[in-house]
Amino acid sequence: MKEVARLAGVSPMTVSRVLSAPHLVKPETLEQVQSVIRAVRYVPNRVAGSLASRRTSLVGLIVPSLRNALYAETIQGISDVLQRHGLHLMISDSGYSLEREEALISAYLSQRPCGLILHNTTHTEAARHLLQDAGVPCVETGNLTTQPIDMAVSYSNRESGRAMANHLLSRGYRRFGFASLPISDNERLRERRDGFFDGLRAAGIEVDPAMVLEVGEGLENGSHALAELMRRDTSVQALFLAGDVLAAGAILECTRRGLRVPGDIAIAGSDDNDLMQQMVPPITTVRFPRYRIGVRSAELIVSRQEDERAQPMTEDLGFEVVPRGST
Amino acid sequence: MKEVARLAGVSPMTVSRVLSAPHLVKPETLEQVQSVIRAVRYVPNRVAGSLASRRTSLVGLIVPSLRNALYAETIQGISDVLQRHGLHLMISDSGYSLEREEALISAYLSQRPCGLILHNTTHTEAARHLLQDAGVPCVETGNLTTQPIDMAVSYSNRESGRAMANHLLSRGYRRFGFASLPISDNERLRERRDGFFDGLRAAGIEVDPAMVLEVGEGLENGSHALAELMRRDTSVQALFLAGDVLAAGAILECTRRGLRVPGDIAIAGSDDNDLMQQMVPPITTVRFPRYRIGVRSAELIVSRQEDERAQPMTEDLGFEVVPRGST
DNA sequence: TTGTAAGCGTTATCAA
DNA sequence: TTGATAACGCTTACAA
Repeated sequence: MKEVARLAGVSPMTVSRVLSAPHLVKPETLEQVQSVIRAVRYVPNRVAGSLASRRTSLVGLIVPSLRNALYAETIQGISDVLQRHGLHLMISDSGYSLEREEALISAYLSQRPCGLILHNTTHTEAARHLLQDAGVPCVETGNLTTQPIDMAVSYSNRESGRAMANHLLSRGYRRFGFASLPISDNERLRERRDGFFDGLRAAGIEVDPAMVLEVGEGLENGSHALAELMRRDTSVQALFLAGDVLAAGAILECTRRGLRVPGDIAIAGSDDNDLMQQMVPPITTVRFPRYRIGVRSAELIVSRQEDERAQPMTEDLGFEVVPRGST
Repeated sequence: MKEVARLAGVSPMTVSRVLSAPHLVKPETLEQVQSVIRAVRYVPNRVAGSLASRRTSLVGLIVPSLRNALYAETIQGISDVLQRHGLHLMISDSGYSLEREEALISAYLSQRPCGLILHNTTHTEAARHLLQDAGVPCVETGNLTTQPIDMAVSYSNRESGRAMANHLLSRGYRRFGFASLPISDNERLRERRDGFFDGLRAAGIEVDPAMVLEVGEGLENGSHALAELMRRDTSVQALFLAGDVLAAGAILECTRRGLRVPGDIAIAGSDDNDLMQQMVPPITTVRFPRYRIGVRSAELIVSRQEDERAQPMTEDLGFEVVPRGST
């Protein structure tokens, strides 16, 4: 910057203004400095800038898994908003571990980000302290929480489970099975499951614990889940496969076995995506506004930049049961 | 840091050493300082650290799209390696636009990253200049290039197209169709297509230009592609749907239409994933080592940190045709 | 509209 | 093994 200033015959401060507040600079000076910048291909050093101004343009995001296509929508939403505001996204995955999340939060805070987005609402004690002390705008997503650390943007997993129970009951099913990814350290799935059971219980139906399964990620585990649950109870009528692409895997397994869906067995999933829509038959699911959640999360952080006194808050973006051919 | 130093009765420099080179500190001093750090919950400021040391822990990654599940594997590979080395990943998407890529490169360079990874090999002139001048380690992936800016880690799209042509020819098909995402600004798909045509031409077969389609992202566009290509030539025998999940969409459309695969029409895809594997029938594809590519890209950047004099290089990680039921 | 001076919170370097 | 000093390359605050 000094060098640019020297070549342009101005002070470094004027160069700084050309870059960050060009409207404060006389047009001729502006032109002059900009031409030097282009000539020497000056690339400003935002590290120094951040230190001096005490703010960075970094937003940190921690998701449970980067592999999972689930998060792609939310990430895209965040990225779209940040990019418009000249902010950058740092991203990592906690591997569904709260300890790793804590370590990542700590590492991110060292970078003095202007905001943090966490895709879960349960954290270690230490992590909560770190966040509270840091005073960095923080958005929790993935589940509604009554006690956000700072802000929360989500939908109610519990209500979504209940809604799916009601949908299946309304179609006349009475014998159920349930499968999901592992539930420990994953309050989102736990709530979805508990909501589902709540809904059934309200109709006087209990789910046999033997008909509740935890499986790994991926289509093939959906297939396994179907196989296993049908083995355990041959008269089961409807399965709710909460999470990821498990339901699609189950449908594919039905196709392979020549089972009619929903004639022989009804299948419902959660997280609507084009896979759910295009399967034969298309799958009944709960649709979560994932892209919107990314957008709103980023917007809340951006608005905190521009207006320090924004309040802690929780935003419920809702969900929607999408009835399709599979139930 | 000053405050920690004061409370621990040492100089700030000693605190700095406790954090970044603890082995240089006398054990008792170490213990003493660490206890103060814990007590006051000191969070070091890496912005200041980066400015002073002239290096950050940030690696930038630019992919064409964050939505596309394709990149998830590579991102996970990069992230896994970086996390082990205490580095952080900044990520954004260029929306398949070279101009936006250039703007992002420029913005990233301002952050003085310790490395940059680009998921393409064609760039604007200005972007190449920026990267060359910056002297930041840079890995290009997604396609083999003879002229890497710095380093390249990939597989040959062209060879993969040729290999798929040979596979389909070996199964006796003679009338072909091809569909992919839009090809302009996407040298990866262009090469895959050109390789495919090369392979066919070597067997004396030309593909009718009317049987070459460009479609949008997503399963449903695979369905559209199938519908359209079969409409244009009812006697077509085999389709190569290069990219993304198009092939799966085509298979689902066949199921809906009651077409036998490969009896009525053979379908091949590229980019192996569990969707390809689990479809009925499972889809013949080309498998690219996406996770490995992420891992190697990150490793090259890490090794540049530790050993400045690493050389420019291109690494070919190969690919594999996976024959399955759909052809 | 532009410039001066004083940091921002660390680390490199060298000395003790 | 520890400390003093001088950067690192910008921006803030204020003055001109």
